[in-house]
Amino acid sequence: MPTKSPRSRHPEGHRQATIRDVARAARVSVATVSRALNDSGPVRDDTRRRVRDAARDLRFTPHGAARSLITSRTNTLGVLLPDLYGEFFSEIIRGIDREAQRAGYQLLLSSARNAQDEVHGAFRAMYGRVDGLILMAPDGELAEMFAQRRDGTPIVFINSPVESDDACVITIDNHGGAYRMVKHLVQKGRDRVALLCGAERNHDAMERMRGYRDALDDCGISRDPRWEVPGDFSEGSGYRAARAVLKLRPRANAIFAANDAMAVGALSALREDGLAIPEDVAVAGFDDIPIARYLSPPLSSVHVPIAQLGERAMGLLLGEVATPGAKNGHRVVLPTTLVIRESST
Amino acid sequence: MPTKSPRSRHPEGHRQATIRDVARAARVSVATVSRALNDSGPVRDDTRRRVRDAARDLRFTPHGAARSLITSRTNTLGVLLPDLYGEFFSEIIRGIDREAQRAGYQLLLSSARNAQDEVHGAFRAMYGRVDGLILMAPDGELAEMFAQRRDGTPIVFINSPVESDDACVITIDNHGGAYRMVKHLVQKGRDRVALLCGAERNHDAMERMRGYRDALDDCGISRDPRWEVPGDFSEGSGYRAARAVLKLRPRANAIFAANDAMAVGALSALREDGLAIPEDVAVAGFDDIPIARYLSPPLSSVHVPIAQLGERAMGLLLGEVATPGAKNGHRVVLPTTLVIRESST
DNA sequence: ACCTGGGCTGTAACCGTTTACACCCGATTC
DNA sequence: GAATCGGGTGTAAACGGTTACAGCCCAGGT
Repeated sequence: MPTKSPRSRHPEGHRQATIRDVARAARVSVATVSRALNDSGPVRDDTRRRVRDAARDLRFTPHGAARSLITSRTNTLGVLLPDLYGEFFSEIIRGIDREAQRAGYQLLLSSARNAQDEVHGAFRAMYGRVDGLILMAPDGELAEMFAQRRDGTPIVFINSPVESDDACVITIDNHGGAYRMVKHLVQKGRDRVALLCGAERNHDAMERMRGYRDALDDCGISRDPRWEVPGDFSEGSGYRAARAVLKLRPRANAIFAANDAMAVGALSALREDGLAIPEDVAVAGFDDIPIARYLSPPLSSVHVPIAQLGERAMGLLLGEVATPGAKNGHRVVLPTTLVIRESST
Repeated sequence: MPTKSPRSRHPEGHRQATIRDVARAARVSVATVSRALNDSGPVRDDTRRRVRDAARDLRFTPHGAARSLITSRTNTLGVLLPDLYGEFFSEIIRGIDREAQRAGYQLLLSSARNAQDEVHGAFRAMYGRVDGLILMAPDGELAEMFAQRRDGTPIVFINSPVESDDACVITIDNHGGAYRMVKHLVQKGRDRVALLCGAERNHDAMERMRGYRDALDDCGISRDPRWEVPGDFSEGSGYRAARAVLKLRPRANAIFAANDAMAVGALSALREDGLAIPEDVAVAGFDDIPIARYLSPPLSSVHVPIAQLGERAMGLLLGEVATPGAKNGHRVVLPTTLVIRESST
C-alpha cells in the first residue's frame, strides 16, 4: 500500500536528494549544510565532515535554479549569434567558451536570424537564467534597439554598429583590412579587381566594401559597378558570384571575396573553368579561417583573430558582470592583418 | 532622505518588474496575472487586457529560474561535447540547435575534454538548469559511467560506446564507412594504403581502424603496421602523419585519413612535396565536412550526415523528455555513404 | 426561496536554496 | 562572578513564479 506521505520516497527510481535530505541524514539544519558545503560560515570540523559524507552518500547536487533564484547569480552567460554555420562561428564560440570556462561560467547559446522577434524571444527566454549577454547583431537597427535597453543585464556587442557610447562593443578593423588587401592586389599588378559582396544590411559587409572602394580610388583605378556582385557570405553564393564575374569582359584578374567562405566558393568556380590561380585570376578572402591555409592554392586572406574576438568579448562581459554599477562603455577594435599566401602571389 | 522600504524603487536605473508589480498595476492578484499571461485558467476578457497592458508597460519578463523552480521544467537542454574545434562540431551543434529551436528549447553548451572530473563538474553545474542532456563521449569508460546514473535526467549519447541497453545512444556506421572507402581505394588499383589514425582511446577512431584492416584483409592485401600512423583528428596531426607516411619506402599510393581535418593536413603535406593527387597518391577522408568538396582536389570522403546526427539526437532527447517514465532504450545507427571526388579517382 | 453549478478571483503553500538574525554556550576579561 | 565575546547552530524569511483550494457572485433549475 503506497504511503500517503507528501514526500513518498523513490516512487520509481531515485528522486534527487535535496538539501533537506542531507540535513536529515547529517542530523543538522539546512543552514548548516549550506554553510558546510559552501564554506560560507563557521562550522565545526566534525559537523562539516558529517555533512560532506551525507552529501556524498546521497549524491546531493544543488539545484541550480533554486540557487540562482536566491543569489540572483546564475554563473551562466548568454550568447546570441545570427547563425551557427561555418568556421567563423565555430571559432568565435570556441573563443567565448574558452574564456568562459576559465572563469567558471556556463554558456547559454542561441542563434537567431536577425529577425527582431526571434532575437527578442531568445532574450526573454534567457532572462533570469544568465548574468549577462554577448550579442552579435551586424544589423544596425536591431543592435541599437538592444543598446537602448536599460534593464540590468550587461550586454557586450560583437561586430555590431552601435553608437551609444555607454555600450560595450568589440569590433574588428573591417575597412582597414579590406583596404590593405585590395591595395596589395593592385601592387601585384591587378587592375581589374572584382568584389564578392557580403550579406546586405550587414555592417561588416558594408565596411569591407567601403575599404575596397577607397583602395581602388586611392590607387587611381576606375571602378566598375558591375564588378561588385552581391552575395551572402555563404560558399554557394561565392560560387555563384564568381561565375557571374567570369562572364564579364574584360575579365577580372583578381577577386576579393568579402569572407573566406565565399572565396572558397570562388576557388571552385575558377577551377571548374580551368583558370590558373593566381596567374589568371588572383583570389583573396577575409577572416582567415583555419582551413584557409590548407586550401589549394593556400588562400590569401585578411587575418581576423576570430577566437580572440570571442575571448575578448567574454573578457569584457566578465568585467561588466563583476562590477554591475560601472556603466563603463568600452569600445575595442581589434586590428586585422594581411596574410599573403599563394592565391595572390 | 532615502526611503527605508525594503523595495525602494529605482535605486539607480530600473529594477526589473516582477509579477507582483504587474499585479499591483493591474489591480489583481498574482495568480490572475499568471493565469492571464499563460492562458492557464479562466480570466475575464477585460481583466486579461488590463494585465497584458500592465505587463507590457512595465516590460515584465518572467524570471526563468523562478519559473523552473516550481514547474521543474527549464525549457533548456544541455549539450556536452569533448571539444568545439572544427567543422564537425560546428555542424553537429547546428543540427542540435535547429531541432531544439523548432521545439522551443534553449541550449546550455559545455565542452570538456574527456577528463572525468571536468565532465562531472559540467554535469553538476547543469543540474537544475536543464531538462535533459546530450552527451558526446567517445571515451568508453566515461560514457558507461554516465549510462549507469539513475537520477531522473534523460541523457542521449552521441558516438559513445555504451553497452547498457536501456540507454539512448545514436552512432554512425564507422566500420562500414571505412571498410567501403578502403575497398574503393583498392578497386582503384591502390595496393599500399596508409591509415592516418584518429585519437587514442576514441571509439570512432578504433572502429574506423577496424574497418580499414578488415577491408585490406578481405582484399587479400598484406598490411604493414608502419602504415598505421598515429594522429589525433587535428589538421596539424594529419600533416605530420602524412609526412611520416611519405618517408616510408615503398611509398604508399593512397592515404586514408580517419577524418577530414587530418585529410586536409595530409593534402597540404603532399602538395609541399610536389606529389600529384590522385595520380601519385590518392587521398580520402571521413566525415565529409562541408568544405571537403571545395578543397582541391575535391576530397573523397565517407559522408556522415553530421547535422542530421545532431538533429536526431535532439529528437531522441525531446522524446525522452516528453515521456519521463518510459525507460525506452533507443539505439540508432546512422548509415554512412561514400562520396567519391577527384582526390581518389 | 433554495440549491446547484460554473466562471472568475484571491490566499497561501510550494519549489530548493541562501542568509539575516537570534540563540546557546564555553572561554576570556575585568 | 558578572559581563563580554565569538564560534557554532537553528529558525524562518526571502527569491519570483505556479497552482490547489476556497470563496464569491450570479444565472438557472426545482
